[in-house]
Amino acid sequence: MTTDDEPRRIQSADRVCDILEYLRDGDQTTVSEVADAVGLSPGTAHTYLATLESRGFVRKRDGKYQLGLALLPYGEHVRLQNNLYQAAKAELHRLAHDSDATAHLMTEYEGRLIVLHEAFGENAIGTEYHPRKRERPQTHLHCTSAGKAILAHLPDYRVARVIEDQGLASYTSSTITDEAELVAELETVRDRGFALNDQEQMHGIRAVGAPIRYDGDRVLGAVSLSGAASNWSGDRFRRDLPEKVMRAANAIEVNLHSEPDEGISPD
Amino acid sequence: MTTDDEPRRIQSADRVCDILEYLRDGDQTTVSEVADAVGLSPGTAHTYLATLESRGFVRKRDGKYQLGLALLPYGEHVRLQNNLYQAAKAELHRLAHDSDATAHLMTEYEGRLIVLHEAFGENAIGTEYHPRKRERPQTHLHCTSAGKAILAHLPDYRVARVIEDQGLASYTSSTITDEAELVAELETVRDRGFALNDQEQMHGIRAVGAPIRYDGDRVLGAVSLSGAASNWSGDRFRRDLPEKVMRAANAIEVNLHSEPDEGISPD
DNA sequence: AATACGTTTTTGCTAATATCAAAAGGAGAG
DNA sequence: CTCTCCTTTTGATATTAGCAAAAACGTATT
Repeated sequence: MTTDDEPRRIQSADRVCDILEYLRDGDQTTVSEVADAVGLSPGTAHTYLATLESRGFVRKRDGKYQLGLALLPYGEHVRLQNNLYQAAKAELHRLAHDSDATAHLMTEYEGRLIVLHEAFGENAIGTEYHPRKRERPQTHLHCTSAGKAILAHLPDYRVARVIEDQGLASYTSSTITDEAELVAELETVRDRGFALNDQEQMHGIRAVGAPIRYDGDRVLGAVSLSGAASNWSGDRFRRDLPEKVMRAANAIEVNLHSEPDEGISPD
Repeated sequence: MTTDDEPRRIQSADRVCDILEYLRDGDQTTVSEVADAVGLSPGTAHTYLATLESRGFVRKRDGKYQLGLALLPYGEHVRLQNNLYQAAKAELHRLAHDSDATAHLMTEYEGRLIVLHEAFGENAIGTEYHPRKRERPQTHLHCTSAGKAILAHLPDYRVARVIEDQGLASYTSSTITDEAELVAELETVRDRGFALNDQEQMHGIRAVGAPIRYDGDRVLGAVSLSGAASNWSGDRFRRDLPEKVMRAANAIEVNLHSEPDEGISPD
């Protein structure tokens, strides 16, 4: 035992996190898969899973383990206590209806996108892109309009770190996978005030995103509007919708300032 | 140490759950509050919180601890993998629009209601009842239309257990707090196929709920529609909306059967 | 059917670690 | 500036998480 500098941790708490994380990313796993994913003996992994199951954090459905329903209220609680969500909720709804598309409120966390809220325009449902395929809820920033809008307003060193940590994975043939190209794109986004995503994350889907800033300084997140590429002709995609999205983002910024509540958001 | 019959547990995993649960129910707590809520020394509690914070499960905002953003994706994952959600999503949206009210998809878990999804009609926003007051996301069954719809189709012994475990807390002056009265009400609900909630959970809010059943047997959850009491006149509240809600519930039941996926939902 | 294999689950034992007390460090009040 | 209260760190120890191996299941395989 050399010098023990790092603050102390509860190893088992980390293990719990590891297990939940693993279940979140994969899904429908077995005891032994979990065991060697987190580096435990099957016996011990079993004890963890049994404990978590009895707490509802994990669910066992015919031999396989998956995340349990009890987690839902936690996510909901986080959402409700989030200022950005509170400030944006109504505006997002309005935006979705006004443009008859799908609107998302997103924020960045550890280099990934987290969806804070989702609103659908009247005829937008079905168009939306959770095609039953259960994608992981966290996406890369570089391939979405909201992500690019956020990146464009993050300080350079943070952008660099995101790229280093997360890489520039290719989702479709249009995804920007080159760092220089991305940096140039971010410049454009910053200048014109909104970001476009032309089937860069998913074929057939276009999106428009605008940043939500605080004090004209920190980016707290972004709003985006997405829909089927076929419905979004040139002008609508490049002019009308961006305008609507930016107006919504602006309205949210105003709301943020008028929130008497506590201080502002994360990180 | 006597005979150790119960299956083994990871005590620290339980502690993690205890802490998260405590943070979910209260909110904005301090180290020492957490410490004696879960029965640990402040020092140890601190180590737990520090670990969980570094994992994003918990967040420290000027000395106070609260649940962290990292939890959101877990809830989202659970929602996306839920069959009932998948089967109901589009229908809920349609219902909300069609009636221009707020629609909820709920399921029962451990005697409480869990919100699986929420959809707003075009003008329904603002009417909705998350009045920034951060209520805990889990509510009693007996005081909501969805809850009553579910209870009405649960076997008697389960209803009895829910009442015993959760009690019949009084939310407003109209809340049913008498067991016999509730049982009678459930009978009515079962007969006519839907449940009403006339300001029983919150003053000024009315709601209509219908159960979602599988095989005409198990209840998987319920759909409900809610809105301002002042907008919902007698006929609309007691006839038109119930009809819409029941139609939606039915459509969802049909979807559930046509899901090729895996088996069906939880306990 | 009977056997063999790959799991999961249980169990005994031990090393690792979660835990407490108490000290040290901060922050806010008087 | 000092006192007090809370958080954070630290040292020492009892508890428990962890492994290995055995037992119990389930499922192929012959």
